[in-house]
Amino acid sequence: MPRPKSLSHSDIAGAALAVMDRDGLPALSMRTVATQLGVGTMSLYRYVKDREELERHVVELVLGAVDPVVPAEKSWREQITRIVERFRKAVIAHPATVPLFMAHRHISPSVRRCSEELLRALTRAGFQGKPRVIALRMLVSYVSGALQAQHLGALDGQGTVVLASLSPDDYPLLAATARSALQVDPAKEFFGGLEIVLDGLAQHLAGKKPR
Amino acid sequence: MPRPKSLSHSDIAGAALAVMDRDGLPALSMRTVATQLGVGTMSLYRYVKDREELERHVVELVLGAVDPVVPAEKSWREQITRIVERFRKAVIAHPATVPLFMAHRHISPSVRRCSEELLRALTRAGFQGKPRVIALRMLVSYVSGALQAQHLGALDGQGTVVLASLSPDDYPLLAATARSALQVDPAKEFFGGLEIVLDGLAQHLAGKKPR
DNA sequence: CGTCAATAGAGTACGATGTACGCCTAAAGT
DNA sequence: ACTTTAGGCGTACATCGTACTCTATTGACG
Repeated sequence: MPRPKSLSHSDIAGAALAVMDRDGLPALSMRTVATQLGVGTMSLYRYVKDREELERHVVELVLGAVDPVVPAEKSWREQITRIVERFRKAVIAHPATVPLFMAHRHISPSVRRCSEELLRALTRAGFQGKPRVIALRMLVSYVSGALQAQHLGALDGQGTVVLASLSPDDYPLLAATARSALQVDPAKEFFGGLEIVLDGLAQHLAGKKPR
Repeated sequence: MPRPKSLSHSDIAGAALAVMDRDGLPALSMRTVATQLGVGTMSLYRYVKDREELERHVVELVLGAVDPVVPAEKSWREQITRIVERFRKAVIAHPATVPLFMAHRHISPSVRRCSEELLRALTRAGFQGKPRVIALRMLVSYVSGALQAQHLGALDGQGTVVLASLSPDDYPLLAATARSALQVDPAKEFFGGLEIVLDGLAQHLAGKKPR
């Protein structure tokens, strides 16, 4: 077997991540990654099938930092909160990768591992069968949506600032709310929303009707 | 004032939507839209600044179908459900536009109108100040995330099928859950998640602690 | 220690995309 | 009928992903 590979998947993913951390997602291209590595553009294709696979490796590199295993003795709420917290931390550490994570999460092993552990917590809480399916999907929908919202908001220089300057005649409540929103810390907002979601789950466990 | 415009923004958005409905998002390009309209590619630039603006027009065309106004005498839960229901219906009607909606929702007037009405319902429910901010953001995060999840799942021929075939050794709960998930209708799943979210909101209104 | 052949590396090239530029021309107002 | 303004669009270019092809390296074997 002649000529061993000189790069690893992590090398490539790392280079791509470096490019994105430095110049953002639009700067990510086969050529920029190759340059970052000091190799020819086409050499990358010895390691990845196409750009999409490269993106998946970046996602895995970022999400690989998440340890989804959580103390078994904690309450299910704490378990879920911990997992989501770590997940958020990993994604937030590389904001430019948010769109990639959104695009590839449904086939990411790391996401699967997290889902598995979330399911463990949900099962421990008492969820089974279809309700458990709905509970999990609801959780990941919220987390994904919230992470993306924060990323999008951060793009155009705090999107809420724009909202706050809306004419109160056209959007009385929205304009007022946006002004309050300016004073809400993103993390507080994220975990505040998570608490509500968890309350909803707890409700479904207690009795059927919310009241 | 010589030579009136022969196209309207709706014409262009309509053509773009036609292309996307027929051939999907990847087929959307300045050239395909121009061809669809029977005009030269560069003519489009008399009407839109760039591709991004064209995409925004598509989003507005799709979301413009949403009537966010809802009967004032209904309960806040019903009001929110109605708004979200209509929103989902409009987006689902043109699945290929989901990524566009995700990318541009933070500056879409239609989304603002919906947000305004959601806020009205939340206010009626009793939310004020920062909790109201968190409630709204949580709602739209869930809705966005869930819509995107459904779209992504539909892409690779029901992503859950893949999940269901995972080795139960590596992901015991996930594999089992995916099998249940195959029998859950997407709409049931979406509104089931919404109910949980609404329960969480109701909980925060009732007393602080969930119990 | 030379020889071989398989494989990594990479240059070139092609089709597609978004769009800047500038010419041509249609049509509204005088 | 003429002028003038703005719409229509052909051309051209930078950039992208990537198919094809050639070169050169290097581990294994005699």
